[in-house]
Amino acid sequence: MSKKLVLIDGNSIINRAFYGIRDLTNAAGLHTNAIYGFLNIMFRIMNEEEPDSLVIAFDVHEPTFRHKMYEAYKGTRKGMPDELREQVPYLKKLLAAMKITTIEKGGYEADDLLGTLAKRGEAAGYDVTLVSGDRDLLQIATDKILIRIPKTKGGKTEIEDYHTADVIEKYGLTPLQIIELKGLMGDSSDNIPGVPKIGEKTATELLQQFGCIDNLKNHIHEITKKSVRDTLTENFDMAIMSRKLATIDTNADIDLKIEDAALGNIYTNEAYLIVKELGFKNMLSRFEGAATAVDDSYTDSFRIVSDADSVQTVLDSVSKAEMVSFAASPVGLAISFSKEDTVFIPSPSPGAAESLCERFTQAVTGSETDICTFDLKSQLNLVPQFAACDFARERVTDLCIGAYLCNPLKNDYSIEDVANEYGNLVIKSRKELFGKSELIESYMTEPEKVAEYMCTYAYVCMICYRPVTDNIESLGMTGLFRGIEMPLIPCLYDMERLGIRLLPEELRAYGNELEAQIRELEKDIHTEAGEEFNINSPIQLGEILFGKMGIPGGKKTKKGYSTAADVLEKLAPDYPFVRKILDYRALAKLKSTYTDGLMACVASDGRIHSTFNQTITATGRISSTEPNLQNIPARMEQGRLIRKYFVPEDGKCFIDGDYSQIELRIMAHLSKDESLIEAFNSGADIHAITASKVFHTALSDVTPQMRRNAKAVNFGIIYGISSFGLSEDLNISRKEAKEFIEEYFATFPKVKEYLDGCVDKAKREGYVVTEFGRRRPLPELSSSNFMQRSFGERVAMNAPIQGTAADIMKIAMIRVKTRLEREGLAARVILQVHDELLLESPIDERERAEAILHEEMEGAVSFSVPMLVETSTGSNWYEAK
DNA sequence: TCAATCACG
DNA sequence: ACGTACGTGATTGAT
Repeated sequence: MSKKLVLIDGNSIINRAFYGIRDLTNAAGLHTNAIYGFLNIMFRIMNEEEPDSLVIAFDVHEPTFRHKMYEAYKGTRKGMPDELREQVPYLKKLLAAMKITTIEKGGYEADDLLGTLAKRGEAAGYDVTLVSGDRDLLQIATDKILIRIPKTKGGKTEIEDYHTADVIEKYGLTPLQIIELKGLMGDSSDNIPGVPKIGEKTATELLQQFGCIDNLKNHIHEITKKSVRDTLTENFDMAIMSRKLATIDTNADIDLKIEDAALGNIYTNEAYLIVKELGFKNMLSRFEGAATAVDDSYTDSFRIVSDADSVQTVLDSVSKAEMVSFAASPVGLAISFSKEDTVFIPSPSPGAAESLCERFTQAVTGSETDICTFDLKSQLNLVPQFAACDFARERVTDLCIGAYLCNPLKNDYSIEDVANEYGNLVIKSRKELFGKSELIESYMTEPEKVAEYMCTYAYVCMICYRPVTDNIESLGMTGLFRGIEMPLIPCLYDMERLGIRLLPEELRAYGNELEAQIRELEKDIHTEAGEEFNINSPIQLGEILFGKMGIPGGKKTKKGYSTAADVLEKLAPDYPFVRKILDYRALAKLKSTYTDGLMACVASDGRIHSTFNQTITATGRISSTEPNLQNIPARMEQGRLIRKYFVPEDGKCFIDGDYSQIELRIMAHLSKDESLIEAFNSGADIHAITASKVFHTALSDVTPQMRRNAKAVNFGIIYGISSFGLSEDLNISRKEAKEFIEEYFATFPKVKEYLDGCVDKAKREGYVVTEFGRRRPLPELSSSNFMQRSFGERVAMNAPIQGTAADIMKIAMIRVKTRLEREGLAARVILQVHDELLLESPIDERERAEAILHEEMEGAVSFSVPMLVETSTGSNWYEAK
């Protein structure tokens, strides 16, 4: 069987992909849709063709013979949109990482390179497949050269295939006559002029009759139609030139040998990392496991030390070192002293690393040694003395959190990514070392791999310590990093460790009540619908509501009608059935997520230990997972009851502290708007004051409706106001919404100045910062896409406000923890919900703890408006709010 | 694995 | 003319 050569027209396919696929961006804000589409097509072709050799050709930005011939050539195609242009280097980088041959050469277009290689391949006995979006390539088709033209429509790609016979069938012309066709017709997309007034149909007929343009000239008198004859006679030179422009040069001067383009293993580790960075999750599986061995010479400096004397020597040198990095786990401790010296000390027995880590801690705390590690929180159980906020602040660097601060937009901050980005290192992934098994299991079977794994962590910390800290410094975030993020780690660690007590039996009883109500509603709904269907399926529900029952006004989603609450809420007054759906949904949500979901999370100590993540949000907030304790129902009474089952330990109570209107207060401070500052200093209800000022009404005459409107405007301002958003929220016309906004800005003129200033600054500098220097990059702002750019503008307005609130709350958490400990109270912060802290405190310390919570939260910053905090206490979370 | 939905600030 | 509020996470059904 002959070998297969596949050739891909890189520029043409990436263009097709760009325009055929909806916009995508990765975590770093890079547009990725064209790369994604290209890879999809490439993988499909590779699956179908199983090529022995593969070459991808690109155009170079340099004039070709066509430009020299004809000045206007491709004049219109020079402008690739920025969103596409920026993707090309990443695609090339990825192809290089996959060791796929690419070719580009000054003076030639991709077409010429492809044509030349195709002919050479054919001559060498290959079956050739040429993939392009450009029909010009059809001229190359033969029985051995297959031209494949992918067409992407709405995410689906169909490929048209052409051998010689297929070209004849579809166009009525031979492949070579396709060039003649272009000569007569021109090609508007390539800016090639043709003969005026000759369309595809006429041109095809002429060529079928006369074969080629030259022969046409000899037989021009045989053309019956006068208009055609005249235009041809007049523009004959044009046809000849256009034909020349459209002719692919199959004798390009290329060195590449087809054998050298033989396809190897494309699923390399490097490629894996790039695909991961691009954010193509569904493509990652192709690369996993198949990844080839990386250059692991970095492991040469790793050594294992286990005899008592040598361990002591290592620990002694820790206290003498200026800086060390470490990685601690139940199986042992890795310490790196320099990039040439990284040691692993196994635990005396697996799972018993405490004593070893204790000795390490002693060596560190009794010295001046600086420490770098990766994800300190996950190791604090082994080095508990590092959990003093001051120690974390002054001596420790958490590389993971450092990388997050440098760019908070990434999806994750794995050691592999950080090593790659800051150390220019490709390291073996955990999966590559020991698949999915647990560290401690692998230690039994493959201790040397676990040692390498642990050493790698310490080593990467050593390598990346300076690059990351230097970057933080140059971005002006050292104060934020040392003063806020590092000391916050022990706060989060404590919250996770302490957890919160839940009464599972009582919650179960509530769940059963909900269950009964759900069953009843379900029965009613099915009866009224006249059939049984899955109410939880938006597709089925939409079909019932807007199809079968003929309820009007279904706005479309991708799959059909939207059944979202805001849509149904508008219908509910007219259709009791819709109300039942909404009730059903509310109950089902409570049952699945909060009743059943939370019960499943209760640990053996009767408490829920959520994970608080410090490296997730773009704004600097923390997030909570497994379970999420930051979205426990509060707004509706039915859901709020869930909070009754969150209780303190016996003899203790809850104390809740809540920042009042923190974001609006921050905006008042940042904007320096006198009216808004004065409004807050007057101490009255801010939404009511806003209403009174905006609607020119005495405060006592503000109606609930006016207050509601003002409240919505206040929210809108913080989110980066738009009249559309406000009109949706308030169910009013855009015009009215616009008037509200204008009136608001007239009342608080400096707020408008401030928000505009945020956008301006962001456009100039590409990022925004909080009051404490936290940066958020805004790649969207340079987008040519209106929607993306608008989004960037709203983010530019919101991020400094939301981010500053996050900073303040973090400061408060550190202050509250420090003060409680210093004053010897047993009360502890157990939850944070963005603007709220929940303390669990012995009942007999309640007043002192409450005072401390109040003072430390309010005193976290001194802004030009007070950061008012409201505290309350209770014997469960419901009461303490 | 993704889209739709809905819980929170 | 475009088609939206800012920031999260869990569950569900459909693919």
